[in-house]
Amino acid sequence: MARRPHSDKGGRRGGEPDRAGGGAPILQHQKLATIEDVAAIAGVSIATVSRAINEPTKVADATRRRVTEAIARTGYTTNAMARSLRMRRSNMILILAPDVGDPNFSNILVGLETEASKRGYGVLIGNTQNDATRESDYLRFISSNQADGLILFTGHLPYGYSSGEMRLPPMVAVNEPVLGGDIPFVGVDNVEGARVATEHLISQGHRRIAFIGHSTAKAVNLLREQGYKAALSGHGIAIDPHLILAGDGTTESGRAATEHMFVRDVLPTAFFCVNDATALGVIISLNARRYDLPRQFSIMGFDDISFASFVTPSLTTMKQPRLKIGEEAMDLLLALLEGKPARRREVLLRPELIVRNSVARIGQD
Amino acid sequence: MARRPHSDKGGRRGGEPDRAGGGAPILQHQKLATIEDVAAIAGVSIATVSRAINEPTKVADATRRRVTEAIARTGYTTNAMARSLRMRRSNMILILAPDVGDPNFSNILVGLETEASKRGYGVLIGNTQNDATRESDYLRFISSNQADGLILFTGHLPYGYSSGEMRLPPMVAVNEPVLGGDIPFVGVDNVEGARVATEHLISQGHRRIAFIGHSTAKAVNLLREQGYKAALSGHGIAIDPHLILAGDGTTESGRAATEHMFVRDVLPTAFFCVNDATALGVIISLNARRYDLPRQFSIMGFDDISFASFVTPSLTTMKQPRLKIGEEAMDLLLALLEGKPARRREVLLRPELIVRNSVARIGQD
DNA sequence: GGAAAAGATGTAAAGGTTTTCATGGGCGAT
DNA sequence: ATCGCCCATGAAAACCTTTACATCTTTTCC
Repeated sequence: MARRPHSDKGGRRGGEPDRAGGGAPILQHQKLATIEDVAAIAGVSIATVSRAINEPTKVADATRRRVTEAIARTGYTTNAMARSLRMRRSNMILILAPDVGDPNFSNILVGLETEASKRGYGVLIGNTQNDATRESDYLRFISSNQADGLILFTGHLPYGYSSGEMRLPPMVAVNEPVLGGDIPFVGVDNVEGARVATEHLISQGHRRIAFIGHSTAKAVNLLREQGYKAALSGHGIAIDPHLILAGDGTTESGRAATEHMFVRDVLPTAFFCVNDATALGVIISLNARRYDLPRQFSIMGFDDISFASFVTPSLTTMKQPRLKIGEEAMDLLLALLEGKPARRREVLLRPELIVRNSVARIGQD
Repeated sequence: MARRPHSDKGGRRGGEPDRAGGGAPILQHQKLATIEDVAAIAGVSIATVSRAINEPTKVADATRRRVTEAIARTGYTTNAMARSLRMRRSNMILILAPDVGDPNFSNILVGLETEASKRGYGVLIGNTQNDATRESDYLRFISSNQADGLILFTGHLPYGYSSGEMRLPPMVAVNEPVLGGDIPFVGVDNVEGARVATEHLISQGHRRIAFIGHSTAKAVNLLREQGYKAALSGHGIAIDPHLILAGDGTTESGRAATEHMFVRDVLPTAFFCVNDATALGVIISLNARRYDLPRQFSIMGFDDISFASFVTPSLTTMKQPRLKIGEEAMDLLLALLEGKPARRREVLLRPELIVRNSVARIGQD
């Protein structure tokens, strides 16, 4: 036994190149055990070892035991590179996000990572900062087989893929749907959420409800505005264009919109903001003007990001099931990778109304 | 030309295994161009193509042009798997974090990712949730060559590496130093930061300053307490053990410690909290007791996490240069990987004092 | 002009898997 | 006893690079 079939011609071993001057990366190797070492110890061929690992039923019990023991003795772990090369798949998922610091990002990421890890996949993250160069740069991970699939936080196809033209890799959009193209999307039901949010304000007696965050560029804003309007219409409340203010979803935009309202002197009794960041801007602006919140104005957010409960007044908002979104998205992507036809183009999860202190019943004045 | 050396015996092509029943993953391949295709078109050997890509100076100008053109025509990208297999390095860094949702995490991550990407590395993230199984699970990325180095947010060696025993892969600790073992650490200068913070309180006239967050288990807590004591001693203020309260750095621990103080009825004029989360707990507790902050009590945090400016009163705190920490840490790790001896065991960056509204000069009563 | 050095390219050997196809033994059915 | 089948295993190809070494051509130097 211990036949070790090691093509020993040449016999140059343990003499790493090590060119002196070049400053070339030198990684000290501890000569990991390979499948050959295991095979030699177990007294079988490498094919059998491979089978013992990957399709245990296909090898006889006695042999399998010998292999298992040999693996334990050598501390062998499969070389993922060799495996990926041969299998033409890396079991890696690339996550492309415009801003890793975004409060919505991290919790979705937890969901994504958890599900991926559970299914034996790793996640690679790419922070694009909405920079076209960086986006297309990251595509090398896909084209070089380093990642099998893509999760998109960006709301658009990565620069370099012009929808129709090339064959797209398997991908799923999250957080923000991809306009045009039919990329599967997992996220919150924005229309329904906005409707529920607006109805909550209506249920508290509000009729003059502003929408802060009108934008034709962002799908999320569009959908939430749609839900807002649906709720108003559903209750026979006319839609007042003066109460719909533009905003790109930043805190600053919320502040600016509020100031603008005071300049024009058309005031609502409640603000429904396209997201919590915007709501924060509104609150800052109103606090600065020394209004007593929520007695004089009610504010409603959307997202339930971490600071929502720390602002004064603490923010009533719609909570996104972020963990769930991440898990569902990864599940969908993995299903796609495994050749199962996408069950659904779109998975919409219901947000949850979180009642805190920024909304009050009207007429408490 | 166009010799295409394609071992054409067997001639089975385009007939992927595709075993019907197995539900085996089926990835539709678009048969990416390989270095051979490029070589054939350019009319050179694959070795020359490889050289043209990796060591352009080593190939004649004319040839290089032909190769470049052939690459453009085929859309060739080098297969990262094959490359990694051959080079025994993946140009990937594994980031191990106990909690991806941690407010300190995301901004450091941005720094890490930016620097890595700039140097041609990718980052892989592993969320361990302090679970030993998950930790050791992630080590397969290292042992299978899927990642070349490790960034540790966990404050301890991953379960499975018992310091002395095995050879450790190149790694750098961040956010929290690794006790024992001499893992290079990049982070904020906790002692100095705590000293500056405490001195700020002293400069505002405070003498009875509590420290919330005593713990012997966490390095960060230990160091910050040390800085706190140094500042007091430096100003000839006696250290009162009654004013040092235990806490693990959670909001709840801050709340509990404060309540405890009122029960024992030993009160400070200012609270220096081990971190912002703790400070938030203190603020919540004091607000609930209807104290007027910061007139009656001053509160100082540490970290400057995102909500710090949104609490009422907005939190005076020490800001961690998170982006910088990430960049420095990655830079250090990459240097390690490239064989340069670690310049320093420890890179300590100075936190910055951010003055907001939670600290007031004493005696305004 | 000739030898030696330098430069450009090609050949072939790893690198560590998975998987097809072939081989051989055991065994049930005829 | 013979045939055929299944099961367990092995040999070898394929996955796609990088790179040491060999070969051939060109330049340089005396």
